[in-house]
Amino acid sequence: MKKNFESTQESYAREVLREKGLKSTVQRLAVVHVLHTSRKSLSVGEIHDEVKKMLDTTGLATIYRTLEMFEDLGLVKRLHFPDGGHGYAFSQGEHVHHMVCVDCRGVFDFPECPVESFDYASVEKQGFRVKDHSVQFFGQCVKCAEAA
Amino acid sequence: MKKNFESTQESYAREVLREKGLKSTVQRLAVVHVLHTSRKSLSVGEIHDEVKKMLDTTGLATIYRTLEMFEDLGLVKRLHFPDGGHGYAFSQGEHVHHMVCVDCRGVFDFPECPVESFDYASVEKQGFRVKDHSVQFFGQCVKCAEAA
DNA sequence: AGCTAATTGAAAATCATTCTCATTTAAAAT
DNA sequence: ATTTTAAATGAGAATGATTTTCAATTAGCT
Repeated sequence: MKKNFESTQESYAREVLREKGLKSTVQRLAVVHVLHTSRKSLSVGEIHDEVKKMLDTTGLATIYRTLEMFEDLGLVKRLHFPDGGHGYAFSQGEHVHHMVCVDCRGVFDFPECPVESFDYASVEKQGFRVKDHSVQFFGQCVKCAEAA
Repeated sequence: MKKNFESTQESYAREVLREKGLKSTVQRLAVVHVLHTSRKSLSVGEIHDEVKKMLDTTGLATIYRTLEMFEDLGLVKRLHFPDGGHGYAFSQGEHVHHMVCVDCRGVFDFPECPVESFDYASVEKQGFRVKDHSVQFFGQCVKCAEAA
């Protein structure tokens, strides 16, 4: 993993880790690399397989530990699919919503937060205080639409 | 489970099942009853425990089978929590969004679809065709806000 | 009431995730 | 550059969640 060039995503992850006093291990940077370059949602097993191509002794537990940590740090987003499965995608910054292609599981950033400007007045009148939300879009990317 | 009165939710479920040629078993109606009366999101184990209070020999596999089927039928919604866990809530009709209290896991219907009127033009220009979405709100219900 | 396909319960099998602990490593200090 | 030290890792065991299997039961027809 000694590299002369790092992607901005890897540098960003390194920075986030450093700020929290966490170590930038080769395994962690490999997870960032795999998730970012794949540009689609990957299962834990798929991430493990890809990381092992670069670091063949990487244990599955490390992948789990890394993903959990990355999710807390906002580096990664866990996505849930209509079929009940789930996967992980790289996500720079906390509040980004994603579009997922139901065919290839490709992940695309949604350009804005569609709930941002929503008026919660009628909701809060009922006594519920909204503090956060999770939004995901499903559909087809160009490639899969053409292939179909 | 022979009852003289059925809730509207149970009658509704019975109807949905009949339309699909599926049987309205006591176990299935018990799941509807438990989910509807609890008014909060329950884990598979919690549902199993509650159903067993009415039908003590009910197997866990039946709960799993019922929930999967109910989700396909739109009778039940699987909710995902920020902590990674998930639970099920009764949901009459397909397109309802929910608010979940992060303290008591109480579930409340969101009064409208906040994404309904969203203009997807800029998104579709990028080539992604949005076909569905999943929206969940998190926050605190009145009771938990007062207790805090 | 009897028939039949659908459903169930119980246990085993499988799959996913977390834990343990001895060893390794990143990064700070020298 | 070397040493130090807490954090992180790998391997496998343990746990937990979900699915499968199959013989027995039951809902919904005639």
